[in-house]
Amino acid sequence: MKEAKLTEKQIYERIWKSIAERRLPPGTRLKEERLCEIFGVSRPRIRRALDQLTHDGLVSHIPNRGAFVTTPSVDEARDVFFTRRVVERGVIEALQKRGAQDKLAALETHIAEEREALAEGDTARIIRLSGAFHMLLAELAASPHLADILRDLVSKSTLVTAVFQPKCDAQCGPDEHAAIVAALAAGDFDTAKTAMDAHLIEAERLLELEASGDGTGPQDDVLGAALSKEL
Amino acid sequence: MKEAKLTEKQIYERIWKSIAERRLPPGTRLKEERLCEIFGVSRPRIRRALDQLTHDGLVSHIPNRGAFVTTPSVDEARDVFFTRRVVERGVIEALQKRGAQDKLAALETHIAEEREALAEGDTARIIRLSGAFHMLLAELAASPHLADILRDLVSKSTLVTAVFQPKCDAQCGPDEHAAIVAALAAGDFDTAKTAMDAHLIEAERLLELEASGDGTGPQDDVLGAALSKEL
DNA sequence: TCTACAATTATTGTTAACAATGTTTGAACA
DNA sequence: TGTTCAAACATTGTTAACAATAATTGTAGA
Repeated sequence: MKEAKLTEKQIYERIWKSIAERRLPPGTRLKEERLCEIFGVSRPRIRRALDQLTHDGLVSHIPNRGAFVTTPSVDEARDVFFTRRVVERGVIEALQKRGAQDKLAALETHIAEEREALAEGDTARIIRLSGAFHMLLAELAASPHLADILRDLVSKSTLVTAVFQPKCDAQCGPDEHAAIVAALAAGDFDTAKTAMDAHLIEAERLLELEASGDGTGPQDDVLGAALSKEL
Repeated sequence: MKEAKLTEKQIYERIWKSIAERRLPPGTRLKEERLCEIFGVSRPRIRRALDQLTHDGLVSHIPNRGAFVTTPSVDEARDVFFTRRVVERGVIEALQKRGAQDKLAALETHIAEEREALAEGDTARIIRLSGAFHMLLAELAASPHLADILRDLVSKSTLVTAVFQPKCDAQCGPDEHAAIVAALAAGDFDTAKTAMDAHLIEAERLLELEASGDGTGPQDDVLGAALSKEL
């Protein structure tokens, strides 16, 4: 059962994934000691992982208080989606440059999975797959920097939707993703860009950005539940 | 003389600046102990700063070997400039959205400084100001995410030019910057985008990306010199 | 009964000592 | 004389103990 010593990168990845897939909602306190128990490592290791997440903006660190999953503000929400439009347009351009015809099958498969999750009403899986679609696109684009950037933005989007879209868990619809892929398959990259832009604008529109921003902050022991069985 | 305890963020900033302004060239070894002496803090603090820089891609960390200023590859160089084109186009769109007329004076002043540095042949200052122009633009755009992203990209660009443009320190010419600002002043954002794109393509063209990538790696005590008097 | 102050407790931040790993230098052998 | 192996050194990686700060709770006074 000994897990051969988790490296800080693995810890970082696992916490990141838990946040990105919304098992660790905004406001959740990330107590160092508790994380030590969960991962079976000592505090400095945890500390380094949390530092990285703080640097990414996913975690907010208050001196002498501790680390919390960031609760995005309205301005931040708007900026995240604006930046995503800029970046994801670039992703499509990168796909155009390198020719994307070869890897379309993977995208089709992914969308099929999304439809399946939607049909089953598996919320957690829907959230995961919605983000993964955009990441998959970025990886196919073969631009490491764009992929890195988008990775951050997608995870922040998850926090944003968690705060500003509390009820409707609809997220990205598979149909809108399909429209983008269809345009790519047709080699019509301008249409693909337009579809992507529309998709992101729609996602932003679904948010309740006029709202007060209630700042919900659960503090229960979601930590163990979220991080223990994160696939 | 006591410097009131440098926080890890300050250390990060100072090392970052030294790399971005090319006082710490690619391949430079960043020995923890030496950095401790320079900043007068203990190792864990240095460690955290180096971790952040590693996460940014500015520093490469080899296990049990230490940290080095990253030496970018040809592929990385191309990707950096491609990504910059995507992002900086976004910056101009953001300027368009919020109306950029109010802060043009700052840009004009900046360009004047660039011309001055160029006339004096002050290479270090030219490098600093070239990067700062693009950052200034991003800050005026009022998109924290774009600014953050561009910050990383600009510093990586510095590394790229250090490796692939060894002789000609020309960097960005003030005239090309002026062209962008002129378009912004005229409210012609499409032209501004075109000018920015051309500017970045020109910068990439000046690189010798066909070359072998010699991987120069000075190991002398540039550390003290670079970090002690970094303004 | 409510408020303010103080003491305790819990948590983070820091430092120092220790262990493990990789590198370099020297010597011995081919 | 060149090459290989071994030992010593230097540097990073880890752990554990300690100090400082902030929050909370309880008590006393109004």
